[in-house]
Amino acid sequence: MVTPRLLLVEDDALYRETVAEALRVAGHEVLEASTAAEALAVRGPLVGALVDLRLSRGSGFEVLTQLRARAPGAMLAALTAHSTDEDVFGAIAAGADGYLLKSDAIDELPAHVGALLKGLSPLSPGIARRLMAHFAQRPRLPPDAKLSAREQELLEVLAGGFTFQECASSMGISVETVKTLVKRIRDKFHAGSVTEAISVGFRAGLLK
Amino acid sequence: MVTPRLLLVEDDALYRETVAEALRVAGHEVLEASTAAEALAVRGPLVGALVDLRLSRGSGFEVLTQLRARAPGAMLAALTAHSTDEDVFGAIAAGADGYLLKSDAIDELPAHVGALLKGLSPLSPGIARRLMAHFAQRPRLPPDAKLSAREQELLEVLAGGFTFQECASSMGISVETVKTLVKRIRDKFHAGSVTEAISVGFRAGLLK
DNA sequence: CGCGCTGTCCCCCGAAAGTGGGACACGCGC
DNA sequence: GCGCGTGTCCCACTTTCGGGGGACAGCGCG
Repeated sequence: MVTPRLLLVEDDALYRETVAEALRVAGHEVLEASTAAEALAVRGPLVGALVDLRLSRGSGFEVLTQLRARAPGAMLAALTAHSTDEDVFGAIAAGADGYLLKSDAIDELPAHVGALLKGLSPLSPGIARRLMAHFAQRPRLPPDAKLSAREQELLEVLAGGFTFQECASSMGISVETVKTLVKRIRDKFHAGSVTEAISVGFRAGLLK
Repeated sequence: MVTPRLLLVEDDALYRETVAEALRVAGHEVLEASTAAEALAVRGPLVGALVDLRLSRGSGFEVLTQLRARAPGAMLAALTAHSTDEDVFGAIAAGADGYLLKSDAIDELPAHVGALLKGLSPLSPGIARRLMAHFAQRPRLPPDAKLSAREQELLEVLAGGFTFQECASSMGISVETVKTLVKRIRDKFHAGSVTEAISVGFRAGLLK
């Protein structure tokens, strides 16, 4: 049978050993790496990985990206002492499924890892709050800003940077119609230009 | 002393009673409401609230919004059977600090509520994943897209929908300079227009 | 059954944006 | 010390956008 292997990438030897021990006690087979190069030299199947983002040798983000590419099914989590926006969002962008802080008690780790391997997304306290804040801060949408289907469609095309003429062609209508629709969108958004309308669209979550 | 009161807003009487009982066993003082009106009629201090989003009478979103406004310090969580994007992001926008699913075991609820009242953001399994996905899907930024300070500044002004002339005035430079900067931004973003550059900016996280 | 919203198309005109050059000075790194 | 990126400014020209109108048909809702 295939043993479910878990990769632990952490440059601090003491902390790494502590974590590895805790995970082994919980029944996981743990591979250890202390540098990005070591982590990427690991062969064979992995079910998951815990990656320190700030390695003294190499980048944890790079490790995440590589692991995500070569093992799409593996569950990856960042395990780090920092929770700056750059770290958190960078890790997510690099493919992390979870984000754990070293400030968490070691004895909570196995539970988090268990959740991770079950396909969930364990987040340390505070990280969830961070993520939510990024959504909560943006609800500055005009209340009367309900676009019709056609308007929404045009807005999306416009966001691609196309001229009115190009939009008209791709939507199979005339430039004049595009102008009318744009005018209505701008009115609804209280925007003075397409550019501003696009901004409002993004901030309102209508574009992504 | 002030008793920490917790508000439970849920229209299903059976489920509400079950949850209320579990929370009372865990030591909380629970107030119950089955409609939005009842919820908003509650007077006195609240330390937190669990709100069903889809009430047969009234809107849970409205309840969240109102509670958030009148009790900024209270910790609010959605407690619902659904996890559509609209529900999740709507609840967050309405001020929810956590998002719990009814599909969770009842006996996990007290722990989640405990976390909520500690100022954390409890999320049911899957919800965290949902939030992260919305960040992970967007890292389609051109690698060579590092804007200089001046370019970044201009991009932000442009996102406000201002004309080149207006940007020039507010930045204290000439229109020609604005044009040059815009040209460079568009080059870096491989964008054919300001509109597209704004889109790239948002998608790359440079604008928000 | 009319009113409002939507989707479509049309015209004119001035202002703004985009194109494609060129120019010079500053600072930072190799 | 030379290059490269940056920040600043300039010109001429074409295309597109924005503002102001108007028009008409379909459709849902009260």
